[in-house]
Amino acid sequence: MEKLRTVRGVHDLLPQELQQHNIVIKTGMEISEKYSYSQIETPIFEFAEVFTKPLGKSSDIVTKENYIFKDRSNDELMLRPEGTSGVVRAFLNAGLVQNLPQRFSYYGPMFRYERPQKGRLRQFKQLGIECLGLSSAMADIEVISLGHEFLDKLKILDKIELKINTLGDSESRSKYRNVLINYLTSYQSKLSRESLNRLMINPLRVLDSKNEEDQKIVEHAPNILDYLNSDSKRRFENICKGLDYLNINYTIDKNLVRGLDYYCHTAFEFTTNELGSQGTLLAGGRYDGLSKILGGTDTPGVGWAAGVERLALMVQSEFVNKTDVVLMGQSENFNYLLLPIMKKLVQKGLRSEIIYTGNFSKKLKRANKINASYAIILGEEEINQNMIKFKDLSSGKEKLLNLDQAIKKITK
RNA sequence: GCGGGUGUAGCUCAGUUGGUUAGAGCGCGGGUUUGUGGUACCUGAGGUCGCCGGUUCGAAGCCGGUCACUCGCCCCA
Repeated sequence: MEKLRTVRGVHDLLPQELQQHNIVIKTGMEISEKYSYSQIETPIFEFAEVFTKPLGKSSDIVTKENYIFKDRSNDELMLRPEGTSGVVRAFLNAGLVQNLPQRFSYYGPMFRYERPQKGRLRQFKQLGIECLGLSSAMADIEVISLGHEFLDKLKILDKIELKINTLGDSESRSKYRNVLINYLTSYQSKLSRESLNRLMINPLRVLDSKNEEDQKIVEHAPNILDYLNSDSKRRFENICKGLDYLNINYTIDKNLVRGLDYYCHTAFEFTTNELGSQGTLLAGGRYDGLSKILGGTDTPGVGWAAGVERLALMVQSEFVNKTDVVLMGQSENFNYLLLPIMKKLVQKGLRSEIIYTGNFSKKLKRANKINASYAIILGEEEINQNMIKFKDLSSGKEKLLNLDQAIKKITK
């Protein structure tokens, strides 16, 4: 180690920033709990297969953004790049397929070896929910509604747009895929290099290319909505209907796609244009194929994940770091007498700090700096009268009181 | 992984066409004040100018490399 620093794309969270994160997390976990989603926690690393199998060997996350390593038993492990696979794995392990549906919420660090940017780190936190065992469109609506409510509670909904789309079932999707490949192939000479590459590996992804030329071509591309079979089509209509019932605004974005094979039907994203190219705040969809890929019983699922750092950047909140009471003695000898007083204040739920050092002037300066509301002062005068001096630091007024009277004043 | 921008004190930033001991404001320490803070005044500490190399008599400033952050691409939360 040449210098004392964190590794690239991995940051310390000092109290002020952490508090922002915790507001996001607390809000998300509380609202999830109200929607009957129970918190689950899975390991931050797993056998690499848990992630590589579902994500597919060709996905960027697996090929170039992974943290795969071998441990001392020569097991191939991977720091988790996303939450869903681990949650579904845990669900299958615990045999919860016997008791459906299951609703889970989680939050924690994820790891991707990406080029860092604002709102895009190599270690970052996601908060997510998963609803397992319901294939009904109602589950999709519920999940979107929960996400919407979460963003509403954070008071950032006015800066956010909800886009939804459907990928249909596998029948519809493969039909569409063929049509799309034919269409795109006829424009082969005009497509960007990336899109040509995608055309081979994952043609649906060409649809959300940001290249201007590509977009012109994509604009007139066949629309997946025209290739849905009647079940898939009705399903999507039901979801839109549900969102209308909830008065949730959305736009249908026919080019919103998911690259991975286990995704089907609903895909949605809550995005903002306030964070540059890191605008996706909360995104999810239906993943009916996932549990089977992991080797478990075929179980439908739908869920989303939100980026905690990105949401924290959006949330306006004041850093609250206010001490209720400071305690100070006339000299250091009085510090011992302050200990039991502090203990009592803390038991009453008050945030307290004893200022141990410095002369009186210094102690008050410290009290001022940490933005304390009240001071309890103890010296010879006070001891002689078996009282404490109680000072209101905002008004500067002080009074001789006994401790219970002072506590009453602070807590009122 | 690709392309652009930035990097000077804890923070925000000055620093002329390369020229002695690199500055300001805020913040921090000490004092005016041995039981009274916020204000004011006085005073002090703190920099291998991101790092390494090159050009030059001489580099914070020029050149190359590297690291980090940042913007776009890619990907995604």
